[in-house]
Amino acid sequence: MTPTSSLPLDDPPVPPIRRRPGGRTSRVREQVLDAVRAELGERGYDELTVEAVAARAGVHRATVYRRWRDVGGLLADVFEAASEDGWQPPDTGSLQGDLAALNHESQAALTAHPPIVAALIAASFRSEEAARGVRRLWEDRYARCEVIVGRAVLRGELSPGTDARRLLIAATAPLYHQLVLLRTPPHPDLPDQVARTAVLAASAGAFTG
Amino acid sequence: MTPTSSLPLDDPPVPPIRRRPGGRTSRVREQVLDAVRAELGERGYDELTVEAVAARAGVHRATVYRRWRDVGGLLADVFEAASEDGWQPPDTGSLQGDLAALNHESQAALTAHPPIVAALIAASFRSEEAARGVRRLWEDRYARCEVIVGRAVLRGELSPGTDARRLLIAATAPLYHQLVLLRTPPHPDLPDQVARTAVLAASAGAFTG
DNA sequence: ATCTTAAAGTAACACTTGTCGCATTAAGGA
DNA sequence: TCCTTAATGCGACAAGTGTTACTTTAAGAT
Repeated sequence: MTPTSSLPLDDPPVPPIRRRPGGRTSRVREQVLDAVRAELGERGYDELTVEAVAARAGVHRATVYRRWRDVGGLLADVFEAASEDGWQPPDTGSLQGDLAALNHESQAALTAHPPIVAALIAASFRSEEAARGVRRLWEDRYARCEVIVGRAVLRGELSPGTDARRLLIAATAPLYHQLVLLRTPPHPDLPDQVARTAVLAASAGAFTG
Repeated sequence: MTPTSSLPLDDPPVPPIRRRPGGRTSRVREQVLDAVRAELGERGYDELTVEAVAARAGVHRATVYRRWRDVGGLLADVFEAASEDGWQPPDTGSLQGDLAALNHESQAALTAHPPIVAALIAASFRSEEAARGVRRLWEDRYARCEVIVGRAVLRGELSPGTDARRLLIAATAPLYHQLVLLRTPPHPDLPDQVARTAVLAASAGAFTG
């Protein structure tokens, strides 16, 4: 019944429970997600607790545990709420432009305040809910961005048969590696640099065959 | 007095405490680090706790908290103990060979059992001790590997003026990104593929100027 | 308007994490 | 051998995380 729940596997079919997504349920979610953003913004990921979120949202912590399970589930839901906006990959007219714009967006998301994406990634190492949320994030983003490679092929910038996923990973991985794993400070030139490197590798045949 | 302790900042100078690194202190460390490896191997990172390590090591948990502070401190110390072995970067005779060998080592480390490196990275998102350990890991490894780029320049495979650090990051980031952040299963071809992409980018001038 | 019941609140409970003052053990210098 | 004291053990305590059975509120169908 929580937003992140899924049907249990191998259960015998039972009459479906009638859910009540009306007024109070929806209002509680809004209050809780607002509280998560506020707590994250003011106190950071390390001090984000179910107790603090519940208190600020004005709901009981048992309610939060019941619907979201843990801090990771909260972050996954905040991220999901922020993503329900029909995002489309950049379309600048060139492969390098598209990849650079994508990387600028990723760097902005990773360094945003409150740090929702950064917190979700951090939480994914300790919460199954957050790990599931991050998995959906990557799968969705990489799938949607394959159109960047498709357009480049149509423009003749890439040969048909280019492995889109491998190119996209090469074009984004150094950014994530530096900002998330190495924890180096963001640099305005980093997104362009990483995009340019991937384009040079692609032109040299790195992602074909 | 714990292995990972550092001098507090801005303290007035005081007579140095005389430490006693003899028999019991050293034996306790050995027992505790063995317990960490055993617990990690048998129960995984998610169930690694100070309580479980202390019990298995036969020491009091107050001792573990006093010396290592948290699970992250334990993992950092285990990693440090494993690294005191004079590791040198691969030297295969070619840039691509060196980078591929390096990536094979990294993939082996990330998928090893017990998963010390994977656990340390995961812990780095919740423990300052682990974050410090991971920072040292990256700094040390990237610094030591710059010799790979130096040798390639001497062989004429790369132009002088190549940014070694940027090349090394491009040559390793996609591996870490996929294994750690995307959590895709390791593939035997991945290390070579990522190395080859970086070499093609380098030959195309991605890391000069 | 009434009835059924999903969703939330309550508060007590259980468990885990982490700390601390004092006691004991043993490292190391004289 | 003796003395000082760093390191460890003890066990009590505090705080936080997470759960649960029962009660209350309100969503939604009739």
